[in-house]
Amino acid sequence: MARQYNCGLDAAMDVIGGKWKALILWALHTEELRFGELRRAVTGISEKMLIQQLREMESRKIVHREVFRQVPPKVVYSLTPLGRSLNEALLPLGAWGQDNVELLESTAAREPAA
Amino acid sequence: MARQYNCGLDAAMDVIGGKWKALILWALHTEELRFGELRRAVTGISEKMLIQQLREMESRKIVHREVFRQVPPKVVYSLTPLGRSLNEALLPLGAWGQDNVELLESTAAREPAA
DNA sequence: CGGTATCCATCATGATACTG
DNA sequence: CAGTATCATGATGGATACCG
Repeated sequence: MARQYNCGLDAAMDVIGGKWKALILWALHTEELRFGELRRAVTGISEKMLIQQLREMESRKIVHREVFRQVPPKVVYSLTPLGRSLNEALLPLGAWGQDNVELLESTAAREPAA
Repeated sequence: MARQYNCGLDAAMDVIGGKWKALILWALHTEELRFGELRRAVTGISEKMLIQQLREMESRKIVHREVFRQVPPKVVYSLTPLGRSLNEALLPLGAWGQDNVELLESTAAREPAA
């Protein structure tokens, strides 16, 4: 089941790869959120993708899922300690992106929504 | 042509997203490499993907491409200052991956090559 | 050596509808 | 509210062959 990584960066990229995981991590980094709140926080994501990404992050021990058995149902997602450490490791990258956001937007390949 | 990013991390992930860019960046972070050297350095990549990724990184001003007009042809790739700053911003992430490589390998979803 | 071109398989993502 | 199920599609990655 396991796979081998070429280096730590390879492993880390596997964990936060894809369009959504970094955004979900960021949304959860200050506060825990319910499913619906998370959906609104991560603009543009579908329910299916949100669930899918959350399940993957849960299996990686990045995200903790807690169910409150009540009516209406309530499920709260939060970062695990590992998730928080990942978020901290991503801070310099986020800062780099912000520092260069203009250049990056001007050299981006595709335009998703006009 | 441009696109808007939700946050700096979003922008950064767009730059190093995909399976290969982080590995290429890492391969170039110590020394400039010729096309063939790079191909051997990034294990498993095809010529097509390598070229494709390099072109994208070139257009993002992450990688510099220098052609030596001679026989046999020689093309050398190196990091730009922006590329080096990106690499530094990725160091904590790489360290995080290394710190947790065992957990990450054991919770990885797929196994690419047995 | 350092590419290009073409075709193809797969996977990630998305739209929509339905459920406990 | 918090999901699941199904189907469709487009991007991503890979194999192979050819070119200057």
